[in-house]
Amino acid sequence: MSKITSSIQEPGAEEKIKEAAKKVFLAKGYAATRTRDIAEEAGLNLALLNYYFRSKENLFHIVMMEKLQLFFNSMIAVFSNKELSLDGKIDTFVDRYITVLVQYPDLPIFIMSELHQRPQEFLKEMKVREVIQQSGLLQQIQERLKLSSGVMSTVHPIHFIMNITSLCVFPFIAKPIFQSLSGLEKEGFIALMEQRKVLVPIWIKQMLGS
Amino acid sequence: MSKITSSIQEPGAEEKIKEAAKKVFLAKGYAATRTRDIAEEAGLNLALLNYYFRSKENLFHIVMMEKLQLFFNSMIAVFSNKELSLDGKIDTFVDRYITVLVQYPDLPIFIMSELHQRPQEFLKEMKVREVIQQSGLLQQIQERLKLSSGVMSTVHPIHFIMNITSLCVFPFIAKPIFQSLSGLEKEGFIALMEQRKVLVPIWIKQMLGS
DNA sequence: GTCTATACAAAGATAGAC
DNA sequence: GTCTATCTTTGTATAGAC
Repeated sequence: MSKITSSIQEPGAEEKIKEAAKKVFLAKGYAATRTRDIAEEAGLNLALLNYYFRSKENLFHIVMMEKLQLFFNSMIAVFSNKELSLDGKIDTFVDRYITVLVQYPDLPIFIMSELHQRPQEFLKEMKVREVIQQSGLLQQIQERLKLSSGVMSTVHPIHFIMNITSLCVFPFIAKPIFQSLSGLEKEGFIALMEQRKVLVPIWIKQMLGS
Repeated sequence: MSKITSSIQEPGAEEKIKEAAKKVFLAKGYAATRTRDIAEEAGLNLALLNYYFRSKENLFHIVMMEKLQLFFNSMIAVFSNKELSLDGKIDTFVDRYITVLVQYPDLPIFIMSELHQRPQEFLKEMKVREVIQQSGLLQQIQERLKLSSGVMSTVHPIHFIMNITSLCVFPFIAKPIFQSLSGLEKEGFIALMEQRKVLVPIWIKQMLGS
């Protein structure tokens, strides 16, 4: 607390680097980003990157994980909400998920490449498994499936987690293909995704056999 | 034709490099692969890589596109087969697609990162749009949708292309998450994917409102 | 803590001899 | 076409001034 020299608190070097890193990494991707670019963007010297963060990879990791944690927490809150019925969870999850993806369409690519390069660290840090287990979601799905007649009653509930996430995320991952395929511009694509906010829950409930 | 020195034709340097590149890239991924590794694997000098291919990136591009072209051609053949009904296309496509993915689980990651880094070149080379347009698939979907009562009758057919591909591919893209989440080993995951060969067509047909 | 300057190693790209 | 030697870029590290 010995640095207050004006009423407007300017961020310190560490924070400046993180902000610059976020900007440059998201704009150019990991490989095309040079540590010298980040230093320049932050208006600071290259040596500072090494002083605060040990390496480019570590800086990337820290910065991205912060963004991802926010994202995952919000999704997990839906699944863990004991007030919500299964249908309520499906509706809320799909709506929130697609809303975030429309806003940050490149997020899935980043998540997937992180996940692919460092699966074990990623999973440990995100606590994916523990949180889903405790949420009761899998039990809710299983109960619903038991009510349904036919083949679905014996199917592993994980299939439905796959289905919800697949139908929400994959269109963004393969966006260039689908855009080219449909001949739609950016706005048209977003309109399709908005439609999916209502379509995906309908389809998922059908799949569950209700 | 001046180089035939034995009855068994040994591949030339260019082909040796391509083979070595395929092997090393697929084993270690793009970033972790050093051009020196490829040269060594090919039993040739580093300078040759640059003589035949201009850069590491270009070599990667050429080698992967060859693999992908084979893959896409096989998928497109299903959609363009005039003998097949819509249901037949769905069944065949899903079965073939998942079979290939079980065999090459890292393929989607490669495709997606290529697509993300060079969308326009990728699409031009793959001719995705032209082939789908000519296949008559979109028309078949639209006809089916017209028969269905309710909301779906007015929905864009592209949603169903998204749905089929999403339900097949995304589980492989996010495999580490789903494996951790379910506590399944490699064999268990493959078993789930085998189940999806029959489940996904059922779900897709439900979605189409039949 | 922050900065300048500099050094070093790894890896991709290239020049030039044969 | 193929090789050896070399150059260049870039991530990383450190010494030393303020």
